[in-house]
Amino acid sequence: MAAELRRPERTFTIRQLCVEFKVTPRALRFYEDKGLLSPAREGLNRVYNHRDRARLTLILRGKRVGLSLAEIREILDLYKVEDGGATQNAKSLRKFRERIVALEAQREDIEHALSELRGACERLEAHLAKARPDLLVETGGPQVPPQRVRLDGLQTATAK
Amino acid sequence: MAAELRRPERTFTIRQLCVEFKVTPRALRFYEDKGLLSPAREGLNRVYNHRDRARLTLILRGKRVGLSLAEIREILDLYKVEDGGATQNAKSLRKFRERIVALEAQREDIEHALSELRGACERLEAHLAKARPDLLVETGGPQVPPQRVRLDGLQTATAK
DNA sequence: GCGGCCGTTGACGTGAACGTCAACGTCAAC
DNA sequence: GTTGACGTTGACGTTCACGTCAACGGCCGC
Repeated sequence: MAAELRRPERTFTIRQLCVEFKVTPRALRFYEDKGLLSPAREGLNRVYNHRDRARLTLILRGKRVGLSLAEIREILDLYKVEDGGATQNAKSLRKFRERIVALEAQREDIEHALSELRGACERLEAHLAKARPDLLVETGGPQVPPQRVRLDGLQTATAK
Repeated sequence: MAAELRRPERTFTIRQLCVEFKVTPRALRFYEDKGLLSPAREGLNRVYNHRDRARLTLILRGKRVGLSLAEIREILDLYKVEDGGATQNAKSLRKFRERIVALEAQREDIEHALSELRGACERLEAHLAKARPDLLVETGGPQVPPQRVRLDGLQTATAK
C-alpha cells in the first residue's frame, strides 16, 4: 500500500528530486561534483535516499540564505564529523558558532531592509490614498503558496 | 571646526568611501556602470555626496541580504519615482510588497537555518561536556565589532 | 527495429560581480 | 624634476553556479 512510499527506505530518481525541489538535473550533478551530495548508484544511474533528500533540503536553504556551495559543504562536513575526534568537534563547534553569528547579522540586515521597504510602502500608500484611491489595492490576492510537488501522489499532511 | 565635516554638504573621494565601507574602487565604478550610483565629477574625478553615500549603504545591505545588483537597482529606481505618476506609483507599490514578501520568506529560512545550527551546537556542546570538558570554551571572547572606519576623525556617536 | 523518454558523461558557453593590469593625467613632497 | 599616491579609462581575466549541447546507453511500447 501507499504508506510504503513514505518509509525511509524510499528512494528517488534524479528527476523526482528535481521536480519536487524545482532544480535541474544539472544542478544536482553539479552539487555532487562539488561533494555536497553522493547518491548511491544502480549501474550508472543515481539513486537518492531519504538522507540525500534531507541534505538537498539543507543545501537549497543554504543557498536561499546566500551561502556559497563551498560554505554549505563546509557546514555539511561539520555535521559529518559530529561524532569524530574531540579536538575536531571543538573546532566544529567554533565554526558553527561563527555561522550563527553571521546569520544573526544577516537577519539584522533583513530587518533593516524590511523596515525601510515597509516605510516606503506606507508613504506610497498614503500618497496614493490622497491622489488616486481607486488605484489602491489591498495587500494581495489569494497568492497560491508555492506548494512543493510530490511525485508519489501523497499529500503533505493535509490534516486527515 | 570639525562639525563641518558631518554636515550634508560633506563630500567624499572614492577612496574614502572605499575605506569606510571596505569595498574596492573597482566595485564602486562597477556599481556606477550598472546605474546604481552616479556621483558628481570634478574634472574626471568622482565626488560623492551624502546621498551617494546613503545609496551605497543601501546597495551593500542589499547585497548582504542576497539581492543581485540588478534587483537592487530596481528597488532604488522605485524610490526614484516615488513622486512620479500615480499609475507608476501603484506599480511600485506592488513591487515593494513583493520584495517584502520575499524578504520575509528569507527571514524564515534564516530562522530555520539558525535553529538547526543551534541544535547542532547544543549536541556538540553536550557531547564535549561529557568527553572533553576541557575543550569547552564559552561563547566567544571580546569579538571586536567590525567598527566601520571614519576618515574624518569623528566618532560614531560614542555618547558624548 | 525504432522512436521516445530517461539516464549518463564530457565539454563548452554564460551571466554576474568583480579583479587585474596597462597606459595615462595630476598634484604635493622631496 | 622625479618619485609616489591618487585618480582616470579601457580591456582582458577569473570565479561561481550552473545552462546547453553532443554523443551515448537502457528500456518500454508499438
